[in-house]
Amino acid sequence: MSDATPRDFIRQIIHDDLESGKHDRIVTRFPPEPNGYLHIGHVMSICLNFGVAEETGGLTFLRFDDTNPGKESEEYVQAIERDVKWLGFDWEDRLTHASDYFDQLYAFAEQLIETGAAYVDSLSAEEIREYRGTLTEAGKNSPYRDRSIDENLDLFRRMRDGEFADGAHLLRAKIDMASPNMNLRDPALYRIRHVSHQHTGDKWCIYPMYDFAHTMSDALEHITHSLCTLEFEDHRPLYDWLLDRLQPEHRPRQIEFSRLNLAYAITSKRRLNALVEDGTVTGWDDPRMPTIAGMRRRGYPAEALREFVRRGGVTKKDKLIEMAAFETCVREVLGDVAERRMGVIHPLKVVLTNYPEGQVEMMQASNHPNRPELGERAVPFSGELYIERDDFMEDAPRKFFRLKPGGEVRLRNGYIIRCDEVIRDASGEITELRCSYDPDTRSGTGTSDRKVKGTIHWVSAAHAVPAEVRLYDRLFASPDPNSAEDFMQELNPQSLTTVTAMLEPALADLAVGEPVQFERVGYFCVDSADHSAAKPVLNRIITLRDSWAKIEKQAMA
RNA sequence: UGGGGCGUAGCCAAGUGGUAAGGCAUCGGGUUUUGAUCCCGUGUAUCGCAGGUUCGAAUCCUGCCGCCCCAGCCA
Repeated sequence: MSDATPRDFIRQIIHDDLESGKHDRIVTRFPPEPNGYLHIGHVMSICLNFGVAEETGGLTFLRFDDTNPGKESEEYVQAIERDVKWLGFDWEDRLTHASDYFDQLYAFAEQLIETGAAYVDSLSAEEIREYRGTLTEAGKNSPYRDRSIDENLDLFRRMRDGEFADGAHLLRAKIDMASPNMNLRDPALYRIRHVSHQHTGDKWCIYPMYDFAHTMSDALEHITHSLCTLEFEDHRPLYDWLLDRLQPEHRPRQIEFSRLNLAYAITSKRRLNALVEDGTVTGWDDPRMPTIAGMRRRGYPAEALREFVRRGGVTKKDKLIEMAAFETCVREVLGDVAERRMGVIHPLKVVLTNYPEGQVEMMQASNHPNRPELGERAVPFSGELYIERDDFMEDAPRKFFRLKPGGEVRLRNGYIIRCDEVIRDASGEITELRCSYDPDTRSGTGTSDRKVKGTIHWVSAAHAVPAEVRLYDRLFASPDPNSAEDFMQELNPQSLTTVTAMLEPALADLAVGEPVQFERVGYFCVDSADHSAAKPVLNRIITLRDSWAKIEKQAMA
């Protein structure tokens, strides 16, 4: 499906660096912090980092940026590995952690101290904030800024050895407290944190900060291009400052691109976590979540996610991409791979009054109209069927091509039927339609060449497999919940509707990960968490495009 | 009000001085036993605004406006 990958500004830089001989081979990295699940925004970073390496015969590391113990966990690292793999990328033996480099990082820190480029500060957190100044006022130097190298080294070693409590001291880079760039006002390099780490246990009680750990990990892994999002643009001067002071053998280059935001979705780990915590959704993998885990469970194909970010491109402009762009990718992939079946989501009983009592016919149905190689299947047909409630209308407008009193429709892969009588219950609700069929109109074999405007799907009542089907709608009611004051107020109360559907028998043994199309309705898959043969549970991945809905809408207006 | 970015049609996005690709959406139409798919066609884009340079500018210069990010011992 993807044509040649477009050459964006990053691929252009990489191409030039290869061409000029600056690098023989490019090395990238995808560096998530294991403090939450990956979401649609990360998909772009993953595809970019692994993508440019794949395209140029380079290498990519999956590196866990685990420098903040206490907020990170093994559950998240496993989820991240699973998600990256599912997306279709392979890091081979290049799975690393920033914590793998703690010894080397520590040595780099001492080197900074020895060259007078870093010092141990003993101000409190609040004091440091005060000394930092504001966006428009310069900060001022800490009274500890001019400690001797020996004193700094001694203090830093004692920090490492656990002699001080959390917050007592802080290793800072000595740059410029008056810099207009806040990141250069003597940024923190190492803080004391008496917490055990998921990987290094209690070996350390001081942990490196992001800027320091990230920059030097990149250098240690010989990363050539460190691709990150726009909010780190202000950090690049610090990134380069560290490389200038420490002069590692390999010098990486940081390049920033804009994040991808999807309309009607949220991509903030904090907010996603809030939805999980308060039970708004059933978990990080709730099929309504924009997490990779949620989208996988929902049934969105990995290829659709990759194609979606590919189409979006890589730029520096803030994007808020419409849902429709994503949904088109999903439908394109599914339309091609999903076999066709019949399933009735909102059943309405139809009795064929002139159909031979007790007769059952097996109707041949194509598994995919555009791919005959996928073969056919037999679907049982009988005198009692279910059709979709929406496919019958009592006071139908002229352009309604489906069933109406006295009107005719074709039953897909079956016969043409006419609606003779509408049966209601005491409350006036329609409970059944009495129809007659024309035996001469059987699909494929009928001798009649009668044409009717509409074709609807059906399931034989006696053979139907009842199933719980979860119908999803967007989680948020507004297009930009990310920038809403209170995103919880933007939730769509109709994001999940559960119905009991009637499915054709072939659907009884649908496997996990195998999407199908219910003709005229949408794409569905078995729910990987809740489904069982005894109690089937399916998810609606996405509806089919529905131009009738548009016509109806226009008629209303 | 300091610094760093970004501004091409409703949403994305090519374009790097020679007179505005493409995708999605929209709106028409054709095919169709899925109102799906598929196929055609459909956009006066004052290239944020205003000046300037040039034979010629979305592309260069100047000024202005708008939006995003930065004051964690988070990443």
